[in-house]
Amino acid sequence: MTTQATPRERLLDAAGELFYRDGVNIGVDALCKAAGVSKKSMYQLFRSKDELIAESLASVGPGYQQALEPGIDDGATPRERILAVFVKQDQLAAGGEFFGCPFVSTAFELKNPEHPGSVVARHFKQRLTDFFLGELIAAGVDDPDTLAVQLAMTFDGASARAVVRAQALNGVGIRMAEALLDAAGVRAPELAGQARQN
Amino acid sequence: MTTQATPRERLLDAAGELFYRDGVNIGVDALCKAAGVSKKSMYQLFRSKDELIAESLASVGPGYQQALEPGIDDGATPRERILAVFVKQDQLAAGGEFFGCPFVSTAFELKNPEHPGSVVARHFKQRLTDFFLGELIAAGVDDPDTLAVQLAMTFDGASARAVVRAQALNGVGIRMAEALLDAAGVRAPELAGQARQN
DNA sequence: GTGGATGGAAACCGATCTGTTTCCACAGCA
DNA sequence: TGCTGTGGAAACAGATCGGTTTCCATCCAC
Repeated sequence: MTTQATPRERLLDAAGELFYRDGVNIGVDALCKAAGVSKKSMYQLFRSKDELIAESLASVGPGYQQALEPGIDDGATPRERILAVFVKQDQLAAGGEFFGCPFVSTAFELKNPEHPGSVVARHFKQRLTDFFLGELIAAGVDDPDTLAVQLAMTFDGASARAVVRAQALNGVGIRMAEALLDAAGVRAPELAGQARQN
Repeated sequence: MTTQATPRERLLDAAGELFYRDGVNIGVDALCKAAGVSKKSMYQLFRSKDELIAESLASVGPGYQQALEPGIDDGATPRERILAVFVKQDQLAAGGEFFGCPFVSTAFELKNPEHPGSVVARHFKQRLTDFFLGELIAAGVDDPDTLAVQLAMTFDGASARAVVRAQALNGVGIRMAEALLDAAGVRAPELAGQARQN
């Protein structure tokens, strides 16, 4: 049954998928039809289409994070936990229906940085950077802030590459993240000592 | 006089700017009005809006390349010539009206990788990668293909960062490119020997 | 001049856009 | 049995979409 969830949940789910797959210019009619919700209901649940864009983006955010980032303490090293993000991205880009990071995609489409959807995109992009930062601090690197930003840029660069080329990444993102971590001396624990003396 | 150039040129110019600034979903009416060209003329110069998207993207391509890449032989080292691209990008992102790399932006918006505009985007993105590749081969690095792709991804990652954050890059792209070049041992000539023995 | 090509202005087409409204089916509750 | 609130179906509004067409002004070749 499609009608298990509330209209609001159905709308957010459908919006999260259709805005991502077809772009934010998809019509409200098509959206409501996909959600099995009337436009009347939509417009009394959300003030405008723009608000729905923002709220649906905010609603997919946590799930997207959870899909990318490993759990809080899985016993892995910071390096492994960071690389896990890029492995997951590589898998997503290899499957069909990949249109890049939804936050970057939406920000590109909206153009206006003050659009509520752009604000949400900015927020979640910062959260990924913060995840990298936390791991890098735990790894004790020299300049964790710079490297966290570089890893986030690697993530978005890989996503853009997959979109523009319409191809799988075949590990280019993973290897680039590894190269950055290598250069910063972030190795697996048993290799850390050896790495330091290079 | 706006009417100096031919209708075709005026259309391509206006399309190049408006598709970039407002997105490819801008209407044909607004576009023709900005170009000072009737829709009738537009539709006898271009088969469809989609074709205009592709042709305008192809027409801005060379100028965009020329703005980014240094001239053929300016006497600079490969490292300097590569970094010049990122310096230029940094300047573009610092000025107003920056919406990221037009090819990446259009590819994200179009979604469909078979759209003629997506094909053009792919082509020019490959040309930037090829520019990096040529310089890296000249510099004699070990794995020029991998590094060229990484530099292209850095370029797109920096562009995405500027768009999502709606802020200047403040050199983060430049420094990341430098880090990659450093790690590959691409130094200015007088330092090359010293780099090798590390 | 005159004929033909160029090209802009604008009406027009059917479809779709965001957003509003009306109407009705059907809950749960008194 | 009635009352109220939720929510879907669908008509509606005015604007705009991509695309076509008609009409007319201009300009260049002859």
